[in-house]
This record gives sequence, structure tokens and C-alpha cells, in this order.
Amino acid sequence: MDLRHLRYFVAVAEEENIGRAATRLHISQPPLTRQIQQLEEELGVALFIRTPRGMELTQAGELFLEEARNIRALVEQATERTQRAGQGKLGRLDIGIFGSAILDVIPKLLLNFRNCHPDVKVVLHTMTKAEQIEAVRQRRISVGFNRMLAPLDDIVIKQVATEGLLVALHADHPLARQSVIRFAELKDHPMILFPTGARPSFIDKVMGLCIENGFQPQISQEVGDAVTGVALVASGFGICLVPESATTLQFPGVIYRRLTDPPPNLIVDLSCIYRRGDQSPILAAFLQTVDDYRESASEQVD
Amino acid sequence: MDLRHLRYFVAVAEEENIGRAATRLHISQPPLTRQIQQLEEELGVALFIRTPRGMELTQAGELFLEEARNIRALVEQATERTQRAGQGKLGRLDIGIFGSAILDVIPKLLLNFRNCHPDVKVVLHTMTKAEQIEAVRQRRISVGFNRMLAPLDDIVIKQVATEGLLVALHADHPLARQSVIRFAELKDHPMILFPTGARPSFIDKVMGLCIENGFQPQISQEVGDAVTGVALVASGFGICLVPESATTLQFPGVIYRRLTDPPPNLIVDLSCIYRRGDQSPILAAFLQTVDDYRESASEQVD
DNA sequence: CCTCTCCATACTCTTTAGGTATGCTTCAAC
DNA sequence: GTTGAAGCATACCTAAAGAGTATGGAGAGG
Repeated sequence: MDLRHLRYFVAVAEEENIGRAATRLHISQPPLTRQIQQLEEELGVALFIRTPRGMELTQAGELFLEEARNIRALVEQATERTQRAGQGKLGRLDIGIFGSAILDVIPKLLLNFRNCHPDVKVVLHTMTKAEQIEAVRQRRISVGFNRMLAPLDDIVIKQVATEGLLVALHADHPLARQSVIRFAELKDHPMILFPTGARPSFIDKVMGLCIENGFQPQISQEVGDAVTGVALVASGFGICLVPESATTLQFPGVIYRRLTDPPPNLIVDLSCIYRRGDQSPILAAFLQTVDDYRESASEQVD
Repeated sequence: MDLRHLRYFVAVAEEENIGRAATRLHISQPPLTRQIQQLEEELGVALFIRTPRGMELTQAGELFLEEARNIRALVEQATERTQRAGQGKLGRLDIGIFGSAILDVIPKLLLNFRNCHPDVKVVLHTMTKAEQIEAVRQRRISVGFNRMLAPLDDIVIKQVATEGLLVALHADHPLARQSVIRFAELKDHPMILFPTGARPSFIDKVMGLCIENGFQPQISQEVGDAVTGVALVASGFGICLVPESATTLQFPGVIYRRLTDPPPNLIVDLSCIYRRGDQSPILAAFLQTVDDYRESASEQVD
């Protein structure tokens, strides 16, 4: 049996007349007669009663008509869904994130992506940098977001955004009276660092800046992520260098101050990683969204 | 697209290797390669990633695999169901009945039929003789049960059973003391007749018998069916001639007495009617059940 | 570097769908 | 009653498409 047989059968059943059905199908009458005979022979069942007036469905034919319509609808649906999946408009995208990336850029990106691709199910997985790399390799996630990424052969790193650094400090802190702070002034003030875990990380960025400015930081506490860091600032444990997006966190008593030095020293990048050679149309669509985001972000700067 | 494409696609997706899939499908490798290419081209979507190790499904391919399996299962199911319908094992049978036929024969027939054909939905319609004939012509019912049927060109009449006649009378009735009654003894006893409505009917049978035995019956009441007739016997309205199967009705105070005369005079037939030329396999199966029933009934008599 | 594996391509053959012409049956109209 | 029209079936031919054989080409492993 063939989908052609079903198409022909439905036409004949609807027209109740082989000649008219043949016209509708843009073929001549004899081949259609033969196809219907073949179908009946293959099923071993009479689907039609031949009357002088035309073709009339048997009970078995009535039943088969329903089934044939179902099958044809399902085929059409399968075709359409598969095509949408091939265009990255249907399916699932697993994304690896880490603590502070969720604060600003990722929500905006996801919002844009879901507007264009409402039928792609986005699943977020919180994981460390090392876990993300491993998960990308094993295809458990298609894309991961992180900072301070070192080049790898099998993984592409694509910069998503750059953010300036701010100092988070308590309103009672001596430096809080200044509207702008020079980096060197941070010397001798206890500092909260994050994240713990795999190096190189944001910690190394901060340590490097301190050394460039001629001092070793006084480490008050090492914590897992920016959220915890700012929470400790609110509790008076010290100051904390954070990316701009951390201003989303408005803990009581915490204020953010800009540093005087200009880029490129006082910026930190946010990048995404994905498997080199990954052909997934959903990933491609997501990376397109990332590009669009970067463009619109740089336009805002202009 | 063709069902062949689906079969081939599923095989390749499962084997993850065109060569092995070709072996499984009992064809050679190159045609299979081409069929898969055709399918991908028609959908406009890459279903597989070609690796040095073999064929790996894309996300779109995974989705299409599910759909393809569904479609194939549905086709198989449609084939099987249609074949069962063609053998009269699946579908619907509409049967016309009248009041007293339901008492004995029909329940037994239906029980037998449903044992052999559990997936045929049997729908009973209570209708008069005239309604049954009209409904058979209009195909609203496939078969009807009735008594005293006159031959018709377009309808086949098939005798289902013959039943002897009994006299239903009240236990206090003078004739109740006799274990057997001669027909002529019914003279001068008020008699309940049924059914009202279309002639010829059971009434004409009874009237004919009375005249044969030399008297005009004293009509106490005409009622619609045997059930009402026997109910009136219980209320003391008179005696009532009924088919044997009416003994199913055990009203308090009602007893049944055999008549002395032998067949063929004191029997009444139950027949079924159906459209001449009706090819429905379900009807054929039902008529076969009727034949089997008649055979087993006559065996019991032997 | 060679070989093995596996998919793609080229070409041929065979099957089968589709077209044209025609026959057969039934129904209706004259 | 005969004739014509409608509708399905059959016979035969053509063309398209699937399947087979032979071979090429690319990547992985020894």
C-alpha cells in the first residue's frame, strides 16, 4: 500500500464516481480503476460496491475512509512539523548558565529568542564552567554561558557582551562618600571575591587588576557567585567588584560606584560556547539571536 | 512522499547505518541512499548527519522518526481494522424487532452472535412490521424480525423459528383444570387478541384457526403485544393465544396450556427480513448465526 | 601510509504507474 | 424495443521510477 492509494481512495470515496475522481486527481480513469482494484486486492476487502450510478462505499470502506483521512492528516502534520524543526522553529534548546549571568543578559536574550521561536522549549541548566564544557562536548547542552573562557579546539567561543566593573559597597563604607573611586583606593579595604571553583575565573581578573595597581587585595571572603557576594556586602563583610549587571541586585544598604579607569582594563566579557561543527538549526537560530542582541547593544552605545 | 520512504527512513534511523538497513530491508545500499536523499529533499530538511561511522539523526530527524513510527502504526491498524470489518467482525448491525420476538429467540441469537463477533455493535430498534420493511428498504436497519410476513420482490424472508401455540389463562379459569385443551373448547371464552396495527398479523392466524374450528371468537380486548396480552390474562380479562416463547412471562396467576392439535395448524413462524442483494459481511455473518441457531434448534427437537 | 568502512554516484535493467482505445452493463428516453 | 449515454473494466503501450552492479571518495585506525 502506498500514500497514493490513500489519496486516490479518498477522492473516489468523496466523488462516488471514478471518472470525476480521476479528473480531480488529474489522471485518466483507467489507472485510477486499477489503483482502487489493487488496494482492494491488497486489503482483501471490497471497499466499494459498483453500481450503475457509480461507486458506493461498503461498511469496511466507510471505516477505511476515516482511517485514510487520519493517516493523510498525520503525514501532512509530520511534514510540516519536521520542516519547522529543520528551520529551528520547533524543538528544544538546552542552555548552561552560571550564577550571575542570569542577572541581565540571559533574560533579554531568552526573551528575544522566544519571541521569534515560540515553539522551541528552552531548558536552563545551572552549571559551573567546567561542567558546561563537558556538557557541551557530551551534547547535554547546546550552548553555555560563562566568563573568562580559554580557547579550546573543539569548542567555539563567541563573545556576547562586555560589561564594566563596579564596586559594590555598603552605604556606611568610607569610600561611599565618593561618587567615583580610583582603583588604587581599594587598597587596604577587605574584599569579597567570587566565584570559587575552576580557574581562570573572574577572581583572576580582579587579582590581576589589584597587582597592576600595586597592591595585594585583602581577601575578606571567597563566595560562589555574585549574588552571595553582594549579600555579604550588605552584611558589612567588605567591598566587592562586580559586573554592571549586578546592579539588578538592590540589597538594602548596598550602593554601586563606578571606577575611574577606562576600558579595556575595567571590563569583563560574557561569552557563550558551543560545539564546533554543531549543525543544529535551533542552535543556529539562537546564535543569530545573540548576534542581533550584540548589534542592538552596540547601537545603544553609539 | 511514500510509505516506502517512511519504512526505509525508520530502518536507517534504527540501524544508524545505510548498509545494515539495506540488508534488513532486503535491498542493496545505493537505492536506499537515494530514497533517503529524496525524502530529505522533499521535506527540505536534513534528517541525518553523515559521519564516518554512519548516519546520525538530526533533531528534525528525531522528530520525524516519532511521526513516521506513528504513521506506520496507524496504517497497520487501518489495514487490520478494515480487514476485520470486511469479514463482518467489526462494525455495526441495526436490527428491527417487535414486542414479543424479544422474549426468547432474539436474546439467544444475539448472545451467539456477540460471542463470535464481539466488536460488532448491535443496535436494536423496536418497530412495527410496516416500519421494519420501510427501514430495511432505506437501510436504516440491516435486518428485521417479525411474524406473518408476505413475500416482497426486494426483500428476502428467512424463517428463523417456528413456535407452537399455547393458551394463556388465569388459574381460576374453568379450562385451567385440564392439562390439555382442544381448540374447539375455546369457543365462548372471551379472548384477548394482539397485535393491533398492520395486517396480516398474528390476529389473522388466531381468527383463521377459530373459524376452522367452527366458531367466531369472542373478542374481549385487542392489545399491542404479547406482554400486554398476558398481563390482561393475569387481570382476568380472558384467555389469550400466545407463541411458546411467551412462557418467559411468568405473571402471577397466569398458566399456560398446550393445545391438542398437532402442527402445522397450531404453529406460528418467526422470520427475519433483509434487503435482497445486501452484500454486507456483517449481515452475512448474522444470517450465518441464524442458520446455526436453526440447526441447533432442530437438533434439539430430534 | 595503507586499508577498511561507509556513503555517494554512474549506469543499466526491470517494474509499475499512467495514457489511449475500446468493451460491457445498466438505465432512461423516444 | 431500440438506442444513446454514463460508468466501470480490460487491453495494450509508453514513460517514469525504483532496484541492481560497479565504482568513487572521504575519514578513522592500525
